[in-house]
Amino acid sequence: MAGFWRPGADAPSTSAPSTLLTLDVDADADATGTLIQFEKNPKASLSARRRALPIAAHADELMYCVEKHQTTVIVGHTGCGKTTQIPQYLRDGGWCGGGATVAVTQPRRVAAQTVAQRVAEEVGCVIGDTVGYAIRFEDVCTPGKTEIKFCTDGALLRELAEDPLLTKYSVVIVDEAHERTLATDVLLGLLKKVQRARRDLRLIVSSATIQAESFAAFFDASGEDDDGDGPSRKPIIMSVEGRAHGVLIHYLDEPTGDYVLSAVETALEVHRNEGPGDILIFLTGEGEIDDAVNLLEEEAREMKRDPRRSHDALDLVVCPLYAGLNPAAQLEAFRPPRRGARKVVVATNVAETSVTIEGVVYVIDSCFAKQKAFDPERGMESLFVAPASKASTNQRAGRAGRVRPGKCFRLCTEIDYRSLADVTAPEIVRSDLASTVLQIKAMGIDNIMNFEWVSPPPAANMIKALELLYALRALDDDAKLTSPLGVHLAEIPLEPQLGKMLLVSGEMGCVREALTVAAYMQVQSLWVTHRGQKKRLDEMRDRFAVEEGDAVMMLNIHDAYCDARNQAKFASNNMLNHRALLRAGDVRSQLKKHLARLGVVTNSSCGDDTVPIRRAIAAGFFANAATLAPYGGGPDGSVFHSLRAMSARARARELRIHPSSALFRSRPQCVAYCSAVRTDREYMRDVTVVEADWLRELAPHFYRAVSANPTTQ
DNA sequence: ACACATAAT
Repeated sequence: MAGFWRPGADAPSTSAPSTLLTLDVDADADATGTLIQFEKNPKASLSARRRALPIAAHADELMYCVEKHQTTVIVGHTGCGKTTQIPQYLRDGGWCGGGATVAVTQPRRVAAQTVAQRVAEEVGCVIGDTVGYAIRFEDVCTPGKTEIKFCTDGALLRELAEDPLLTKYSVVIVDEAHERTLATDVLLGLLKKVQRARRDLRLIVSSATIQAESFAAFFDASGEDDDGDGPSRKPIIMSVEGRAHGVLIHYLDEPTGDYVLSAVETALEVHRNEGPGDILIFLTGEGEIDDAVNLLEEEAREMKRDPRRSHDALDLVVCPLYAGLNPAAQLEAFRPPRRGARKVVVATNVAETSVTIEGVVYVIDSCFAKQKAFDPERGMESLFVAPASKASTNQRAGRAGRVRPGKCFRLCTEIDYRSLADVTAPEIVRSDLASTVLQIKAMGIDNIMNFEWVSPPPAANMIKALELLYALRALDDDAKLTSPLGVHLAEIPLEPQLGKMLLVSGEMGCVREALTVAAYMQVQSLWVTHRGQKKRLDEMRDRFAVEEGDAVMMLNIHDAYCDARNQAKFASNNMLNHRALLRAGDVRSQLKKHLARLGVVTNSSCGDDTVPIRRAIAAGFFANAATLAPYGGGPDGSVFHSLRAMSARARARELRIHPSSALFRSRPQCVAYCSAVRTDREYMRDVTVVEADWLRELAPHFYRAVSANPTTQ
């Protein structure tokens, strides 16, 4: 490939200057689901190892900051030990006296669990005693006894609904705030509000360098009335360095037209010319990963056959890695390669934050990622491939430096690299806000337009959310939460359309079916993905598929699964993900408890009649309805028109049934769908056959309003 | 032939 940077002896001296990027490295404290931990000095005592962490040298300074300031923004580089140590310093410093608790929030469940376990060991207690954790389905804490509580940001949000002043807590640590997940952003906004009412509540926000100033500015309340007592209301920023190996960054001389191919070529160059160490490639999705893996495996086979190959040359072992991959194949990517082999892991963004692969010395970065966007006009979320941010590519590069100094090859020119955004736009500005708005309203915050966001979402997104909640009858004419419907919808831990489906199923006599549908919609990757077995998967799906659509197919799967004598075997025989099925069962029983608490009789069933459950789905998802285009589905027979958009716009939106749907080859007249994605085209997923009359009957306000005055919807 | 970044209540 012309102009391509070549590593090793061929490296042209005129190539773009390489930058030495200092990144943090330490196996100790990266709490994000590390599977294999290694100790630098396994013989050192626990306390000696704790003292050796970079954060230990800053313990006194930190305690001073927390004492004197309401908010401390801590820039703690990966591996400095902040997540495990700060809560313990606070406890030692007396912040847990008198039944007070220190809360530490994490964006991910595994992180909350594993760090809690680690800290419990360091404190020397059983998990759930002095140190505990709380995530959606597990509350491993002892009220009155637990002094350090790790939880997901979402779990703390739920707690805020019941205890708006967080009276149990003396300090809240928001860890990994720079990731700016939806839950983190909502939590930060609410915490600012809590701090007004509770001057004694201390906040520690952990952030990457680049966002520290904006967090500090957000929490700055020094301009507000100050009685002079208590801590300063001006946040303070403190920084703790990590343990770092250098990562040498290389860029392309010329842009590449095909980053998948470039990634493969670079991996092969590294393999031939560079010293030992595994390779991690970042691409955007399953399709690209499959292509790259196929190309690399082909090359690996050819290298083995090459008669000129030296006897001590390393074999190449290639592993795909993405969240939807079957668990056995995922494990393969984490296992150290066999002796005499070098491992190449071809991954999505999972390997950027959620998991850590030990032994990686070379990172090859496409500098692209799939991103979510929300289109308020269509009320639809979409996914598209977009350039990654500098923050994201730096995080990726850092994955090369965990073991020893590493190298990162960015598949763009340095000039193009400079044009990347500094950080990825926070999720809150790119999302459907219906659930978020409902939750905030349920906390008694009526005037949502005045909510203080770290980054305010676009007004159009907010309006769309309010419209949907109004159409669902969760909000009244004054945009106030309705009772009981709106209040109940906020209590159910589901998106409001699914919540509505559940509540309505009580009246329609199909709660058992609705619970199953709702639970199955919560698990991603119901089917096991095997490379090269797509066709077989389609066949398996067709075994359960029915003409009524995906929801009824889920009911069939659930029934067959429950009847199976050996459920694990049933799952593997049918290419179903057993873990997903188990989780669906778990979610189902939780949802059942929620409904029972709200006074819904939970054992009604519509049996073999699918009309009631399909009507319940229509009652929740009436806004997502589409009809087959005139003349049998348009030119290629597959086109549907969105019902809502058809009246609002002169030209109807084209929608198609997603290839993963049971209805992919069917041509029903009218359908409701639970989600849609835009890739090259717009696809409906989780599709159910409904009747247009049901929509008019179940959501007369919505469809009458649309046809009477198109511009108002 | 067409296809699902990542999390969470």
